[in-house]
Amino acid sequence: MSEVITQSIQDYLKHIYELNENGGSASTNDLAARLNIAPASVTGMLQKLANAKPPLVIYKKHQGVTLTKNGEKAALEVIRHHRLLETFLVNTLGYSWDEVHFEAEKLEHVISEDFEARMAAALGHPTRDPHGELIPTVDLTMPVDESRPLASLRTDETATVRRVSDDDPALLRHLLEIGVVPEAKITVKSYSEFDGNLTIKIEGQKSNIVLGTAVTNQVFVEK
Amino acid sequence: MSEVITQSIQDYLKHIYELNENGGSASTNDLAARLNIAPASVTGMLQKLANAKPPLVIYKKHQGVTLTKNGEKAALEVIRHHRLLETFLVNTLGYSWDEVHFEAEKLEHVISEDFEARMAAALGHPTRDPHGELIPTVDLTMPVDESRPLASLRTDETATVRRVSDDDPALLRHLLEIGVVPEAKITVKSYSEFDGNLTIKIEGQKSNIVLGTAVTNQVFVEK
DNA sequence: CAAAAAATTTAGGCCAGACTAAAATATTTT
DNA sequence: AAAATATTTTAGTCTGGCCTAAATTTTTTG
Ligand SMILES: [Mn+2]
Ligand SMILES: [Mn+2]
Ligand SMILES: [Mn+2]
Ligand SMILES: [Mn+2]
Repeated sequence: MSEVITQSIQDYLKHIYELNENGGSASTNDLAARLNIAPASVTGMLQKLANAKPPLVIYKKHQGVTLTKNGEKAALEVIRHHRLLETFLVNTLGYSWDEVHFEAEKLEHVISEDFEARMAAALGHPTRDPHGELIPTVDLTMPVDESRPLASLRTDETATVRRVSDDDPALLRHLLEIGVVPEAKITVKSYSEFDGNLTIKIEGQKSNIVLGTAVTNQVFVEK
Repeated sequence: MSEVITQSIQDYLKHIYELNENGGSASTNDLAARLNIAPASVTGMLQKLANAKPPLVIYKKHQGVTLTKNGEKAALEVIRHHRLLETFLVNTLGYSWDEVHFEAEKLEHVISEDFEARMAAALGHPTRDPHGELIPTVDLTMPVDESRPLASLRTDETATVRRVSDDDPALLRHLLEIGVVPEAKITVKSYSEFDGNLTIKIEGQKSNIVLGTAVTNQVFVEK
């Protein structure tokens, strides 16, 4: 009956999920770029996923693709693996948060449900990964993230860092160095109309820091 | 130049290594049985591995196959991964020694050299896995195992368990229960000519245990 | 030592998942 | 609203890794 969900398919579903998150449906080209695959190949796979029994995606020619309930469950399974693995690699094997992504990218497809459960237990059932990203629950629902970009704060506002974008290792190293990490408490000292720079104070640090929008749009905070 | 060593190839090389260990060259049929693949498919792969640049196996039609130096290095790399992973799963995630094999079987192909190094360090650079099997060194040489079957001991001989065969989970559970585990000290109390049974005493235990050859041939000891 | 049995190889095919080139459709610009 | 451009799909191809059936070679046995 139900199709085998290969490693390739898992990667497609995961990236469709992430593209769907930032609004609307995932385009063939965006997927191709993320997966590092020719657009023609993506079209072929989307047709296959849409015709699978049960269908994993909803796909109309030239109109992008979204996940079905089944597709979403499969995606969340992989994302849960990925984020638990990142947490495990950092906590247990001393990886730094800019190194874990690539390793988790491969392991996520291979670990058993038993491995997943043992990791979760060993880590005390964490709700966020090292970058602050929410970990889907064991019954595969995605908790709601209330955070918004640091860039949206203005003078005198105070907030806690919840999560940072994890796709640029260099940015991650920089953020760690300056102390912009999950749970850090931030107060905005001033905002520049012209370039969008924010001057911030991090609780427990001596001096202020000035951050451009290239940084403040990648950091997400909650009041 | 040098061929990509896929997961499939890694499995072929690993099993060829193990068959070569128990004397001579690996036969097509034995490999097929171990890999759960049709013999015809094995032939195809062996031809490919023999014609690879550099060659990974030495293969003459109808005469079985052995590893080249290159093939052996690749095999030892996978075996090192496997045995470190088994040790890690037992020590860090609380797996029991009869559960680890299947999980390690998949992970061995996927972890990075960095992961390998971090595991080895975290475990204190172990030399044997939970079943007592020797772990290839970081420079990919296999230490020499001096142990011999428990079945070869006779009355009044004393020895230490070094390793047990890991391919039957039920046997592993039984061995754990009766205390026949690596480092256990054994004295042979008597030997039965007829059925080959050994009556043994394990240091620290009250009562003697009688073991048949089905067991004593799977347990390896050293004086 | 010839016949039967077992082991192995050859031949031909299939499927997943990629690719390129060309065609079709959608979007943007003028 | 037509032309130019960008996006997406179709068509055809390739490779890895497996399969079955049939042919060949090796080994065992009467
Ligand atoms: Mn992946
Ligand atoms: Mn992450
Ligand atoms: Mn394997
Ligand atoms: Mn083992």
